[in-house]
Amino acid sequence: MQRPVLYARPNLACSSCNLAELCLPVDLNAAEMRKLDELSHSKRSFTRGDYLYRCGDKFQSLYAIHSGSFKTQVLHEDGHEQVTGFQMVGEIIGMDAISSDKHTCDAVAMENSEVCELPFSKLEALSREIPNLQRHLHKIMSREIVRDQGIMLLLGSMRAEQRLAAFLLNLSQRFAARGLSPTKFQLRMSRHEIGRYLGLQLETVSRTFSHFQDDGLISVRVRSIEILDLQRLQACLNNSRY
Amino acid sequence: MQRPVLYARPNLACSSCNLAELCLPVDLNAAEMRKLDELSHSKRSFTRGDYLYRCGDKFQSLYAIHSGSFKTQVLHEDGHEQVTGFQMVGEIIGMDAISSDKHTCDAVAMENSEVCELPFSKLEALSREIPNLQRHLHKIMSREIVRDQGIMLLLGSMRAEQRLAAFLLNLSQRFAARGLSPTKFQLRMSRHEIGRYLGLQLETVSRTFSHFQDDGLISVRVRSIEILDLQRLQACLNNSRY
DNA sequence: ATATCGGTTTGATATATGTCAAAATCCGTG
DNA sequence: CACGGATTTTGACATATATCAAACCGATAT
Repeated sequence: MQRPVLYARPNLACSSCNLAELCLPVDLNAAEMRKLDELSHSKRSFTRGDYLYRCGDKFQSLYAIHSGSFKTQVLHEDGHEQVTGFQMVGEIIGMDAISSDKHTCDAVAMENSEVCELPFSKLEALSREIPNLQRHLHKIMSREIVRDQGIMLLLGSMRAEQRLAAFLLNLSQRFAARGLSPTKFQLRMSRHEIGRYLGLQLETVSRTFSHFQDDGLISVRVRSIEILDLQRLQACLNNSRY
Repeated sequence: MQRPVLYARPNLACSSCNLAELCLPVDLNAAEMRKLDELSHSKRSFTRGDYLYRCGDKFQSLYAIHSGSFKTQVLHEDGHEQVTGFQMVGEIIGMDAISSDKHTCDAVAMENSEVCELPFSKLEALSREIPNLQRHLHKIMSREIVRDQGIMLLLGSMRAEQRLAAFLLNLSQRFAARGLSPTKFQLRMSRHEIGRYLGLQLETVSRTFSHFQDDGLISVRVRSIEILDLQRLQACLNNSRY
């Protein structure tokens, strides 16, 4: 079993699932850790295509991804979707639902995955007792807001090449933060899903991958990616059209 | 002085600025209200173009907009910007900064405006004491995440007409929630700013306004908007290309 | 090993929106 | 009230990306 070493941006510990070993825990003492342990009882398993929750579902819990990965998506009237994120091990999802007590997006497994359920009312009660946990929870929500800002920038003012460069560099960083290779990895999502995330058609995604390969920035064989020149990929991201 | 009547989505009360009268307060008893009153001491004034905070500024406080309006924007390397939102009376901004203790965007006044400062550590302390306030704070942050999802959908998969329709309908709702006319209002932002928000060039924004007018959906004279047919505008929003 | 099916790549063409430029309009200031 | 700079509108044209279509590839099942 793969075992991430260190997270650049640690999330909530999830001790009952032994996630405490995986996610660098918040700065808590032993007693506090124990209480956090008691928070999450159940671990659920999913295979590709399974829904963790659906838009409209009643809100009960946040979820810590223990293994595997998910995508979140919002649907428009006419059925077409926007992928709002790809989440991987150690990340927390479900925060959209707090505001209205209903989930406002779907969360779908992209591979065999496990999540720890974190009942939100218990989490709130505990974070009233433990200020460090409270602040941590706020940081996690704030981080989601910052992430969203970045995606708005991407969707609102970058061209296709910049978007894909940003996507690859983001994956690279997140793999690195989990002790995996920042330059060689397998994509868990299809060209269509990448397109729905980046606001592009799948053909444009495919073509842009090919351009990057022709330019020697990456080597790509379907879902196997190797980044050959991180610096130039970064330069591509920074080189806006305007 | 204009006096909003009721907010569909109440935000934090800001009693020291008499915002308690404006924003429907959280469900707090008198003692709790008093404590919340003591939270915010200072009210600051701004004129168009003034910065409430800048990207990189140290995080101290959230801000409740007491009068006027602001825009928030993120900047890319090459200097071009994405407007991430237009905020009006009763809304809370600054939550981006919690995650890293630094603001990750600029907040700029769009007209003469006043804000109440809400020192975040005090807000956290108080929300440990008052569960209703705690939940309210979480809802406000979650609502921001949901709002961002909507913008991603807009930027990632809508055409220019849908984007502008969504923009106008959103303004309409928010004015209505403040007891103002949902169909007749003044824009506070330039075509350029609307464009930076919607991921369009200002010329495209202008042309799309003209199309809407030609089609009898709205009447527009520069910054004066009248929505003539809310239903068809809504239909325009729902009529995706895909 | 072969067939099948979904996913991917590539090509040809269409189109929405961007870009550049000029005219029109608005608004604050002298 | 007129001036001047900023903003907005409109037009002509360019281009990035979407669309449509076909070939290709890789995994899974027969």
